[in-house]
Amino acid sequence: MEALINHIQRFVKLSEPDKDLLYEMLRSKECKRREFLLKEGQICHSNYFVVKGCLRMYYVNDKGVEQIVYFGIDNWWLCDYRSYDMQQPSQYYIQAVAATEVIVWDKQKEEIILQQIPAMERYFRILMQRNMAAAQQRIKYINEFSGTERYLHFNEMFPDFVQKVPQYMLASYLGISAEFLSKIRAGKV
Amino acid sequence: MEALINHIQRFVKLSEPDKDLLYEMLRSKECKRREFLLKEGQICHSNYFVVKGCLRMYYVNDKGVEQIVYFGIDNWWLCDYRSYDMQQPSQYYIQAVAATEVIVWDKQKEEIILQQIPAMERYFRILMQRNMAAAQQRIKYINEFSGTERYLHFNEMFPDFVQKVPQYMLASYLGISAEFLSKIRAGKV
DNA sequence: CGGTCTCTTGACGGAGTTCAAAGCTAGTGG
DNA sequence: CCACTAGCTTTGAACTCCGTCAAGAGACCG
Repeated sequence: MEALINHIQRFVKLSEPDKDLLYEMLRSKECKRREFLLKEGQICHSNYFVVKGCLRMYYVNDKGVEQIVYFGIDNWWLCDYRSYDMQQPSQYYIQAVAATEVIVWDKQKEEIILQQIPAMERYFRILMQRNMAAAQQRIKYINEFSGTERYLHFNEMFPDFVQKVPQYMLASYLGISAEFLSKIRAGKV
Repeated sequence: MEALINHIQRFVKLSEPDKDLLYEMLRSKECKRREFLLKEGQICHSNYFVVKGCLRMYYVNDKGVEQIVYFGIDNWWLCDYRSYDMQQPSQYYIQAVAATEVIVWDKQKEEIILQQIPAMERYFRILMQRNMAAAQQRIKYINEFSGTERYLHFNEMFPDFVQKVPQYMLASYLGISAEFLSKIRAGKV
């Protein structure tokens, strides 16, 4: 829980009563490898803050293939915002890639917290704006670079992360086939 | 300016003094066709709310080709958030596709407004969260559908918009070549 | 009308997919 | 702690979607 409080305080100030309220309203959860936090068809009732470990958010396309949209790693929030905001059934799965510790932000308690702690409204505004910047950048990468270039670039940016997740998940995230990624790595391309 | 006030009030309540402050701090701007609001290398000092018309945000790739990342249409905000937040030079151009009326939100005045009107913090938090939902959906589309499918889908969703922008811009936004889009339309694919 | 944008068409090539099969690795239960 | 099996990675061949290039035909604006 300290991890989240620290993260929040990188952007806004929290009083002691604010922190007490957060401790009261939020809960920590240990996820086992392959445990699901959300499945297709369910409504996404929570936003998850990853303290340690790795989550993936993916959907299954019409050919039955898993397509990863996001990874959630240390100090990131992960959520199907469409489902969360509109309270609609989700198209996605959220699953722990490895054993993962998350902090659960329940939608049910959202309004209470935001009313009590206006700073949290600001925290999420700033955070969402940064997420938007990242999403814009992501779309740019997808258009600008070939699959090969995307892998090389990703590998350069997150060398340690590449080691930790299965290659086929990385391929899925990068929008290329696992076979092709294997060939890139072998230098056969 | 009413357009923006109305849009804000769809999400949060504004008092009369709040509105007065917004009238004072924001300014309206008429953009001519092809007028630039931002160019590559400049710092993005403003967020633009499109009242009427159409903006495009694009970059020029290493082959000198314009790649459109976003369109901004009625009641949407458009901004290079990366440049805006970090006050870094932008990689993008923002240009009016047609004559366009925008409301300019200057970063310089951001803190003043947000401190005076906490509801605006909430407004942008909600809005950014919706933008994130849209960005997630966009990435899903890019992975899930072929160029042909993306066009057909877009055409179905925004039939009127498709009529209004040049085809080569639409092709760029959809991530396909103008030639290929032409062939899709001709049914030669 | 003249020139600059914009759209169309066809031929060719290449990046990446799909399928199939085999080799490797690691987790789990006996 | 070993063996077995499911999960993961590698390889190659055939194929496909779509980009690139080039050239021409409209269309719009001054």
